[in-house]
Amino acid sequence: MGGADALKPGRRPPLARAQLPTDTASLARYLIGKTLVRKLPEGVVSGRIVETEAYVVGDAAGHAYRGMTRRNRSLFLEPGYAYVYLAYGSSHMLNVSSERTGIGAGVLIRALEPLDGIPIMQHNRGIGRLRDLARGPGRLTAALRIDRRLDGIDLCREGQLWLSGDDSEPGEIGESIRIGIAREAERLLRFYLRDSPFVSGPRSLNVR
DNA sequence: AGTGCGATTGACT
DNA sequence: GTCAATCGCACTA
Repeated sequence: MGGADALKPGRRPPLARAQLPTDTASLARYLIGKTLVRKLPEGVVSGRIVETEAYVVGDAAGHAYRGMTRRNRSLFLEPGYAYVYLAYGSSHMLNVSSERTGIGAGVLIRALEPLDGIPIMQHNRGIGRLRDLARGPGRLTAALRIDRRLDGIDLCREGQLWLSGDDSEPGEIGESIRIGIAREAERLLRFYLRDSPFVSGPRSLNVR
């Protein structure tokens, strides 16, 4: 076993902000295969990003569409900051800010393949089944214990929550319409790892 | 100060 | 497949 070494956060260095695509849809695609890392008192929890959605500039479905508010201000930061909000009173959603400072847009992280700290995730979620631990935007934030307190933090810096990974080929990336939105519904702005069982959404969406 | 509503989930027919 | 819980926040006044 890797023992303690496997839990060393140093093994998951943060992405450099300069390597993040500024364009929202490009960032959503780029983040597939990267790793989301969370440091908790019990240890490090991480997962491979297998599904994202882009909420682009001028997008009527995006939270920034009507301008900056107290809730969405993190979307207007430079690329690589966390925008966390509560949906339906119980599910936290994690987004990565995109576009240059002052432009409100971001990428929703929708599903993870669990990597490190699986027992911690199982405890946080109250379930054991690996496939369901982080399959869905509200489930992954529960598994990694992410809430509004992490809104606005820098995901390109090793701290409580950050992005890691390299430029290795993640596998075939599919695209589809986004899940659970009414406006701009026809746009293909959801990206997912084609053959991953850890992707959410109905099978009918995961064909392209 | 009051109102309406989700970028979802889990329970249930 | 259907359906309601749940609450912070944006919006109206």
